[in-house]
Parts: sequence; C-alpha cells; structure tokens
Amino acid sequence: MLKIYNTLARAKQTFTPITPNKVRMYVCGMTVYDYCHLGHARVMVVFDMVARWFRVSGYDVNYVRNITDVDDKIIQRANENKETIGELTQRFIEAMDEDSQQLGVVRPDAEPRATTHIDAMIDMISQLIKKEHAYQAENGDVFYAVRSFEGYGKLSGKSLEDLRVGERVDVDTFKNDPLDFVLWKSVKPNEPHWDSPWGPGRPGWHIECSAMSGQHLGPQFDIHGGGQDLQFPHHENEIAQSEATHGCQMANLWMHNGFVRVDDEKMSKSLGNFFTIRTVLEQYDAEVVRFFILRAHYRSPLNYSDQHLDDAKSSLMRLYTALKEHEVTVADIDWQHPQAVRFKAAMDDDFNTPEAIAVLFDLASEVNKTKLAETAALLKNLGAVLGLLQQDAVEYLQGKAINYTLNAEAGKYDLKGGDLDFVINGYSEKKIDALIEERANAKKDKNYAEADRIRQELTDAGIVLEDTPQGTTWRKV
RNA sequence: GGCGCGAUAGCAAAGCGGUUAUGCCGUGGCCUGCAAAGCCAUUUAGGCCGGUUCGACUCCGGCUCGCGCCUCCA
Repeated sequence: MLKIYNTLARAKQTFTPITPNKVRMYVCGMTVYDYCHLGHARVMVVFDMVARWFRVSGYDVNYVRNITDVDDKIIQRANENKETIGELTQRFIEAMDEDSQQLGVVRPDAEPRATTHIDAMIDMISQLIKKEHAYQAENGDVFYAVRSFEGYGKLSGKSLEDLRVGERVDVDTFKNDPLDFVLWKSVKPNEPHWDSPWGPGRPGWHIECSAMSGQHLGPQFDIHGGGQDLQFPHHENEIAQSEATHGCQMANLWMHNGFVRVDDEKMSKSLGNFFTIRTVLEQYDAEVVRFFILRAHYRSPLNYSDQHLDDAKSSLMRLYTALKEHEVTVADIDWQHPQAVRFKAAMDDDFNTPEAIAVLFDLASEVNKTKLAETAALLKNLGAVLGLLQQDAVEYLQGKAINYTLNAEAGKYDLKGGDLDFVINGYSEKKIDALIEERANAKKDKNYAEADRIRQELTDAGIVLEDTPQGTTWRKV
C-alpha cells in the first residue's frame, strides 16, 4: 500500500487514485530563461522516480510538467540579448531536454507551454471575474481577490492576517488588497502581448498552471508537485484560482521536494550560488548526479559539494562492480524475493529511495559473495526502477559513457558505437590494451619492475589495472 | 513578528520502543609477485535537559542551534 506525504494534510496518507489504476500528476517545471541548475535537476529526477514507481506499481500514469515560456525574467533577458522571447525560450528548452535526458529522466507525457494556453487562461480569468473572485484595476491589470477565497492559506498554513505584506516588496497601489495577486498584466512597451477582454497584455505567473492542469488533467486530479519554494505563494494561488473556478478540490495530494543547498544555504538563482547541470556534468557522470539525488529522501535538504559527489561516485562504482561479471538481461522482477519485498516496502513508504538503495547495496554484497547471476539480475532490474545501473557495467567503469557525452558534440566520438577512438588522458583503448599485453609479457618473464612501471604509468593517467584469473581488465579511476 | 522543517558516528544517509541499516573514508586480515576489486573483521552514533517505560536514538515536554517560507525562485 503506497503512502505519500501530503503537504495539504501535513501527514503521510495512503494513496487512493480518483480513477482506479490511473494517476494524474502535474508538476511545476521550469521557467526557461537560463540553464537548469541542480535544484531543477532534483525536481526532474524526483518526479521521474515517482512516475516510474507508479508505473512499476501498475498504474496508468499521465504526468504533465509545464514549461513557463513567458514571464518578467524571460522578457528582460530577451531584451538584453536583443532576441525574441521565442528564440530565447526555444534555446533553453532544448538545453533542458538535453540535461534531463542525460539524467535519465523519462519525458513527461505532456509538457504544455504557457504561450500556447493563453486562451484557456483568458477563459479562466473571465470566469473568476464573473464569480467575483477577480477584478480589473484602474491600471488595466486584473487581480485575484484573495479574501474572496475562503480556503486561502490552507496549503502553506498561512493566515492572511499574519502575512507581512510590503515588508520586502513594494505594495502595488492599484490592488484592492495588498495580498491580491495579478492574473493579467496590461501591456507595457517592448513586451509581448495577447488580446483579451481587458485589453492587450500577458498572463500573470500563477494562472498558467491552473489553466494548463485543468485543460490537461481536468478540474480535479491526483497529485500536484514541485519544489518546496513553490508552496507559497504559487501553489496557494493555484488552488485559489482553480478551486474558485471549478468549485471542486484541485489536487488531492501535494508533494514538495526539498531544496538543494550549497554550504547549508538554499541554492537559488537569486542568491547566485547555483551550479548548472551542465557544469556539474563536465566533472561527473550524469548517473552519479542522479544517484546523488536519489540517495537522499526527496523531502530532505540535499547539500551539494564535490566531496558528496565523489562519495556518490565511489558508491555507484561498487554497484557497477558487482554487475560487471554478469551478462544481465532485462527481465521481470520477482517481487516475492525478500530483497524485492524490502525494496517495495521502502518505495511504498513515501518513496524512501535511500532505503531502496540500501537494498541495492545488500544485493551487491550478495552478488559478490555468491556470484549468482539471478541476484545480479535482480540488482540491475531493481536499479532500473530507479533509473539506475542500466549502462553496460564495464563501459561505465571505463568511463566511456561520460566521455561519449562530453565529446560527442566536438565530433570526436560516434555516439552510436562503432569504431571509437576512445581516449582517457591521451590513452586510447588500443594503447591501453597494448600496454596491458606488454605488462603481461613482462610478468611472464618475471620482470615485475617493468610490469609495475607500466601499471604506474597507467595509474598516473587515471587508469586502474585489475588482474583477474581471466586476465587483466582496466577501469577509470 | 507569523508559520513550518531539521539536529544520527570522520563524511553522507535510513529504519526502528529492546536484535548488523546502508554507502564513502579509516584500521587489521585473507586474496595477489605487488596491487586493484572482492571477502572477513573492526573503530566512530543519535544536540542539551527533563518525562513516560522493565527498557528510548525511536514516544512526550522544554531548551539550544541550524534551515526554509511569508518578494521572483525547483
């Protein structure tokens, strides 16, 4: 029985889908005016893991993750670059796709964009005005009247009286109430705009998610997710908009993932302490990053540092090492197996991936001891549930994947395989093999000094040799 | 000021009212020509003060410290 922590209830609850065996899930995605950072990586990986687990559990999943492709920052950045917002957002959407693919994130079923749902937003705003939840102010902007919605604050646990309005941001004098938020902004010079009953303008930020979730998943759906920082005001406002429009509960369950932190501070664009995914991937294999994210519980803070990534890298190596002697074919998982039972129990308990990964390590120990192929198969197949361990173990350990990726763009390597001139620090695979043979001959002649010299040479280049009964193999350090 | 979260060994990170979490690192051993990997063993825990209990890291209360939201932010 799957239990999920519901922000709305502040407790773990047994998950009950609205429609049997179906899950409708909406996650707030990216505002595309820059490269994704590790915080975005966490959202993508976490909800990818969630969607995967629902699918493994037999649910038919409809996973929607939106793209915000019009907002203040996008407009500002586009103006700075002297390009259209369309050109700007297209570029960063492509970058986002590359990043998420690297991280093993399965594409959501739909990725609606704000600019293609303006009609739905206008329709919703009209309804809100008609129901007197919204009003047009003197400056032409349309605002949501927060006090007209009874449940305002129920998600974030805030009361209207206690919100410190104006403490950190200037109060908009056109609002009836300082807490009201904008649904439609009337056009300003040099800004993209659309026609509407309230004149040309563009949508406020929160309305897009209400409109798009409604259009793609219906007025009421199972799960709404996103980063913790969206809880207020974004998600609170979404609830106000959607529930006032449709007259029913919006999402049954709200999931919020914890922040990625740097030096115990939230990683964020405003603080400027963020690392983009692509920067990190220059140094670490994408699977290491995915592993790093999933080895912490999704609601816990996740501290980023090289030391932690190195730790994750070593840990992942242990799992792949256990796999390397086994040709594992993808197969169904025997969910009766004691370790699989443990794994399932962990995942069913609010997606406890750290515990699920501990199962993986116990299986790795078992594989190392027993050399049983079926245990290796279970390890790999349970890994697949988390989107881990699916690379060829030997290739992973030799660092081929990361090099393919980094150098594919430069046209150095053929991503589809074939005759690769695969290089680590100037050592091609051919050269490594030749040196291994040379060393084997030296060993045969009992010339250990020469054998050790060769090994040292390779060690210095970051290549570790391992002598086994079947001969010498190598891996990247 | 309001609301919320957290504090576990050198580092990271879980479960659990009593029985080895797990990983990285360290140490000793086995294996190896020597290594590496692996295996075996092993050192480091539960912020502080009270309470409940036969028994608490685990439940309750208080305190201290850290973090987050109340502005855009995943």
